[in-house]
Parts: sequence; structure tokens; C-alpha cells
Amino acid sequence: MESFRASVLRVVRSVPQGRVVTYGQVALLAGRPGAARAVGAVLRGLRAADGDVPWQRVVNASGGLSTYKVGHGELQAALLRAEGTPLTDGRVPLYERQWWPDDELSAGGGHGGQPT
DNA sequence: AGTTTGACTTGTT
DNA sequence: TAACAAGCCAAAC
Repeated sequence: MESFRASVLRVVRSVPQGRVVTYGQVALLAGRPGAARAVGAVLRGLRAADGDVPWQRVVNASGGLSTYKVGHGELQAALLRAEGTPLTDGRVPLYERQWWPDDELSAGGGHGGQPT
């Protein structure tokens, strides 16, 4: 069984550019529902050895950037904007930017289709 | 090996 | 609508 850390990194790496996911969502996809906080711990401990992990695509349930707490908020915001994910009032509109497996391409679809 | 901390979430006041 | 508190899981000390 792969470590939770590895699972989280894998999930985050699967998020396509221009889309975002929430911590709780990553935890869920990693097989540990409710471990949203732990996901943050993993991303916080990211190292160069972990390779290219698009951690900037991970936002909180409100679409806001929790990275401001560690002083990386501005960096994440810049990275997102550079990837085509504009921030509205300091946060990302999840209803049209949140990504889910199988939803690989509907970026501007605008109908929202989260699995219940 | 146990305790503490925290890039979260959700519900109540 | 905004602020406060409790719950939960993993990693770091």
C-alpha cells in the first residue's frame, strides 16, 4: 500500500492545468476522506525530490489560497494566473474551475458536475 | 513512542 | 453575513 503522501502527490499531479481541486477533495481521492488537513501537511513538506507537483492547483473549500499562511499566497496566485486560472477577489471560482476525475476537459462548459 | 502543530472542513452562535 | 469552536488525519518535534 502506497503511503498517503505518495497518493496525495499522485492525485495533485493528475490535476490538469487551468483547473483546481480542494484539500478535502484531494484527501477523498487519496482514499482518506476528512484528511484535508493532512493533505496540507504533505504539500507543506514538498521537496525538490518530489518532482514537479502542481501544488498551486490545490485550494481550500472556499476557493481561497490557504498558502497565505506560510507566505506563499502571492506565489500561488501568480502561478495560477500564469496557468490560465484567474482569481476573482482573491479566490478561484470553484463552480467553474474545480476539477474532478473524468471531467478532464470541460473547462468552460459551465454546468458543474460533481459526483455526489 | 507520545505529544504538538497545522497549506482544512463543517456546523453553530 | 461574519466570527468561533470542535473534529479529523498525518507529519514534524
